[in-house]
Order: sequence, then structure tokens, then C-alpha cells
Amino acid sequence: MVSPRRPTLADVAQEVGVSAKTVSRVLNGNGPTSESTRERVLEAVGRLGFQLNPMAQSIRSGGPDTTVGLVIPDLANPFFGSVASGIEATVRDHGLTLVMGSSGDDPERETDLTRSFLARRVSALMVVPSVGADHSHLKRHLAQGLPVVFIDRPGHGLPTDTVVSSNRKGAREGTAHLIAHGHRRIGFIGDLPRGLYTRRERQAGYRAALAEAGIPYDRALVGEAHDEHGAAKALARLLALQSPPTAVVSGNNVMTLGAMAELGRSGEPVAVVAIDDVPMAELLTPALTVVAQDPVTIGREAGATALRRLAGDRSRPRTVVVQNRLIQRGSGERRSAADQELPA
Amino acid sequence: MVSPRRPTLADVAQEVGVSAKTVSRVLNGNGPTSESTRERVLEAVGRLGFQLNPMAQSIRSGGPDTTVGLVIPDLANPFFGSVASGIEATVRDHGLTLVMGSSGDDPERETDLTRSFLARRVSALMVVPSVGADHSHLKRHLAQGLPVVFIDRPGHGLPTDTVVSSNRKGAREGTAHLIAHGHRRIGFIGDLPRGLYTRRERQAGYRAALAEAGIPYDRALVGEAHDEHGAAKALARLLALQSPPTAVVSGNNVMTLGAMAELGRSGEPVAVVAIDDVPMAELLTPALTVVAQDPVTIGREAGATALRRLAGDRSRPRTVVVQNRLIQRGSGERRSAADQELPA
DNA sequence: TTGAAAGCGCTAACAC
DNA sequence: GTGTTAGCGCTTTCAA
Repeated sequence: MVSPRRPTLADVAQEVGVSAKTVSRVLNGNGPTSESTRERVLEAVGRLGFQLNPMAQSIRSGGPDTTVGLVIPDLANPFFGSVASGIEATVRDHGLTLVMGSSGDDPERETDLTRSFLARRVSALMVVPSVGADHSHLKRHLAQGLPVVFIDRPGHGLPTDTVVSSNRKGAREGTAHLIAHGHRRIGFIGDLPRGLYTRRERQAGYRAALAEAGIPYDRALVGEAHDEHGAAKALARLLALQSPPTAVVSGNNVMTLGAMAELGRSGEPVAVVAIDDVPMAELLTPALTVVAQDPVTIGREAGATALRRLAGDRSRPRTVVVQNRLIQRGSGERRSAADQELPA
Repeated sequence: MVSPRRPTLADVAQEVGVSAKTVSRVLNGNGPTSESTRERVLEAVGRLGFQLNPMAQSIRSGGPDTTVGLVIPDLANPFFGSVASGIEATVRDHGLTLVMGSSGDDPERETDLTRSFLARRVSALMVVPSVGADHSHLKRHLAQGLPVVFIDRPGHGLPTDTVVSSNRKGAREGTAHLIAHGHRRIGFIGDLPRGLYTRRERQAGYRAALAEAGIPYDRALVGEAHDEHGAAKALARLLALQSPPTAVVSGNNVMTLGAMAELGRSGEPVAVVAIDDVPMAELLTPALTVVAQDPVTIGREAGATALRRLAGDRSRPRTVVVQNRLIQRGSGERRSAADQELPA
């Protein structure tokens, strides 16, 4: 048996004995239709398992496709996965589907992805922009009213909506927490590239907290890395200093994994405040104090922003700042592991 | 200034002074073209920033769209995020783009998503099937040669390719590890619904290990939950038993978070083997032994399977089993926390 | 090597 | 309330 091809509008029309346009009217709920045709059409549609082809719709109508393009650095990173889930949950109810790609923080791949999404006529574009990415090709689309939202990091020189975390404030509070617990030599492990917005902001927050406490900034206490392994090495270097830090701020979830692994190996009693929450932080010894981001809310805000634009909002581009939250779990305590070695 | 609409093939053709078909031939690299036209066309394409509209291509050619539809339960779950990243990395090089949706393990949402992806004429469909989902509407598409791959769990009664973890074997090895370390009362925390393939397989592996060791299966030692909080409560119940378990197998990453949190609160010296790796497992006290899954490989295998089918492979459906790996990190040791209370 | 015409699945614009 | 025609952006088919 030859399997029949997917039914078309014309097939349904023929089946019912009406014109294609009538079926279209029934399915799209525009234009008037008599109750009886409606019923007969819907019956045939159900029987044939017909569905309108959204691509053909979008081509003919000249409007955008019912998709939202999303470019993130890495799908496997739970932070971005949560962002994506927040976006999806928000736009889903409006009939929009997510089209996604990972840039790997490579500006070229990012541009390829945005171009390909634009060629697909996405309804909106959401991008976690890579350092050095060129967004000039977005200008014309912005001018035509395409909603573009930059996520987690601002874009460069384009008047777009943006959703970011309160990076600087969060890092400042996290660092202040360590200072409040008596630490004066506090390290920072940042990710790379150094020009990355979140890296800069967080390190700025770290420095601000030091400055407020009158603690001089010591460049030697700043480590940086591309990945978990590098973060471990960076921390090892700090620990090997003449005068090593008694506490460390780790710049994101990946840095945290490397730093904690190294601390576990070294056994050094170094307090850690992590930016971005990680699972089971409260179960570590000492429990890990974190500056939790809220990636799902970031995604939801990004989705809501795009939907507002699609609904006709032409106001000036806005930047939404999703607040980070300091969760004290005890790793701010001074030399907690060392305490155990002292007599009570 | 009115922003010009996106250029079309005809625009490029007019610009160069050739027919649309010629531009099409140049861009698609089919049909013969003279070197000089080629160059002039490409110049104009670059200057106008023209890109072929893949939706129009797919409509006219009758072929599938250059997208792959992916339905997963939850984008925010790092396991599925990693699966997605493996898929994307594999299909990307073949010009395919990921279209994704979260089902929330709701069979209806899953069906809605697959239907909408099919209406979009995706090149392939990948689904983490929910319990109770109806896949009968996929039959006709399978017959027409659409690659359908079920991921993490087999589908129901359809001859499709499938990629799963070695769930039963992994759970058996994890449980055997606990037995080898002297445990005889071993609990199991499974996720819900009970009929979920991975839950059944893992629990079966757990029972198999018990049976091999001649340990009777005690239903009272099996807890189950929907989420992290529920897992904590389920474990609390086991701990409150007359004769509580000395070790526990946790059925997936979410169950592990809840179980570990509860253990942290209770302070009970219970050994844990977790199915699915979690970050910083080696930093917990005692370090968490895990049966690590390999979600990225699962995704890659799923992608490769679909690509083979698209390349014309018509052989019988295959099931790829991605091997789990027991990573011993010490939490199998008997009552390790209790040891610390004993004099050396 | 190139082009003209027709048409994919659908809807806009108009007619009746 | 319904149908007809034309045409979206592209490729197929055929002819030159």
C-alpha cells in the first residue's frame, strides 16, 4: 500500500464539497461561515487528520512564522537550559514554537544562527550575545519591528530590549558577606573571555565590596579560566600564593565546580561564595553560600518582552534586571574547617 | 525612512539582470551556471544580504523542512538539556535546525507538539515519550519514511528507532556495589509515574541485584515521588521505619537532590548510590557514588540515527543502548558517617 | 548555459 | 455566506 501524502486544504475542500477558502475560513476562524459548513468541514478535518501548514500560511500572508529564534551558548549548561524553559513556557501559550541553536560562544556561529533564523522569518529573536559578535545585520530587522531581546548580556550598540541579572550588585553582596565574616584576603575566579559582560560586572562588584571595606584590590588574587578544569588550576594557583586567600568568590556555576573540586582535593579551609546556584550547595562542608540567579525568570521576562513588542509596544527599548539573591548557607564563616581542628 | 522589505530571489535576479531560476541555480549549486553569472549573482547576494527562504523552498519542493523536531519533558533538567545539546551538535553540520518543545511529561502536550512539528514538515522527529501518550498519528509519517527516534524511553507499539541508557544493568551494578560493601537493607527511591520505563527498568535492576545476593525484596523499602521535595519525604519515611535502610539507591537526578537534602537534615549515616550523575558528587560527605548516564552521547546517537535514516537507511528499527558507568566515590562504604563517631 | 511558465499550500482581495 | 482569482518565495518542468 502506498501511503497517501499529507492532506492539503484542497483535499479537505474536495472532501466536503466546498472551496479551499471556506475551509481556510473555518480553520482560521475569520470570515463568516454557516454553522452547517463549519461542522462538515471540521468533521472532514478530523477524519483526515488535516492541519494547516504554518509555513505556507506565513509565506502567503507575508507575516512572520510562528516561531521564536533562540541562540544560547550551550544547551547543556543548566543556567541556559532554565532560561530556555522560561522562554518556552511564556511564548507557548501564544502559539509560538522555539527554534534553537548553540553558539558555543563563537561569534561566527552566533551570526550564522541569527541569519538562518531571520531567513526563517521568526517572529522574534532572542540572543545571548557572544563577545565580539557583529549584530549589524539585525538593524534592518529591528527597523522593521522585529522584536530582538538580548539575554544575560547586553548587545553592542543596538537599541534592543535586554534582560540581565543584577550581576554587580549580587557580586558585591556576596563579597561583602565574606568581609562581614572577617575575611580580608578574598580571591575571585572569573570566566573568560575577560571582556564578557557578566565577568566584568561581577568582578566590578567584587572590587566595589573590597573598596567599601577599605581592602586594597590585589590583582594576584584574581584567577580566570575557560572551564571547570581551568578553574581548578586557577584556584590552585591562588592557594599556592605566599599569602593565599581565606575566601574566594567564584564567578559562575562552571567556575564553582572547578573551584570546589580543587578545594576538596587540597583540603584548604577556604570559604566560598558562588555566583549562580548549584545543586546540593547546602550539603557541602561547609555549605556553599551562593548568589543565586533566577534563570527561569530571566527567560520569562525575555519572552514577555518579545510578546509585548509583538502586541504592538513601540516604546523605547528597556533593560529588565532580574534580581540575584544571596543565599547564606554558612560558607562565609571564617575558616570553618579549621575550626574543627581547634579545641572547643 | 521606510525600511525596505527583505529581498527576494526576484530582487537579486533583477539586480543582476538574470532570471530568478538562474539565481536559484547558483545558490543551490545545482544546474549549470557560467562562472561569470555565478560571480555577479554572488556579488549581488552579498550586497543585498539575501538568503533563500527555507520555508518557501520546502513548500515548493515538497520536501521536508530543514528542521528536526524535539520533544522533551523539561528543558531545565540538565539531563535533557545535555541530550538536546548532543542532538544539536550532530545535526547542525547537516544544515538542520532544532525545533523544540517541553511536554512537561503531559501526553496531550506531547501530542500537540508532535502534531505541530509534523505540520511544519520537520525532517525528523525525536521524542522523549510520556507515559500514556498516543503515538498512533505517527504511523502514517513513519510509513512515508519520516525518521522518528524515541529517546530515553521506548515508544509504544511503533517500529521506531530508540536510544536508551542501560538502565537495568546500571541499577543492578549500583545496587550490587552497595551489597558488596556490606549493606543488606537497601532502599530505592523511584520517580513517578510508576509505569515510566526508566523507573521500571531501574527498579528491576535494583531487585535483580538483591535477588542475586539472596536478599529478599522488601516493598516497604521502596519510596517514590514526583519531585525533589517528594523524594525528601519519601526518604524520610524510609528512615522512620522500624528497621530503616542502611543504604539507598536513588532513581534519577531529581530524586537524588531530594534524598541527599533529607539525609543532610537527618544526619543519618545512610550510603547512597545515585542513578544519573550530579555536579560535585565527589565533594559530598561521604562522596556520592553514581551510575552516570551519558546524555550527550544519547543525543548524539539519536541524531546519528536520524541522519542515517535521512540518508536512506531502510533497515529494521534499532535500539541503541548507551552504557551507564558506575563511578565509585565512596558513598558505598558502610555507615561512613558513623565511623567518624567511633574512636580510631 | 539560461529562461518561461506552472505550481507547492495557503490566503488576500475581490466578486457574487 | 461562499467562490474565484491571483500571488507569497521559491523550484519544477520544459523549452530554447
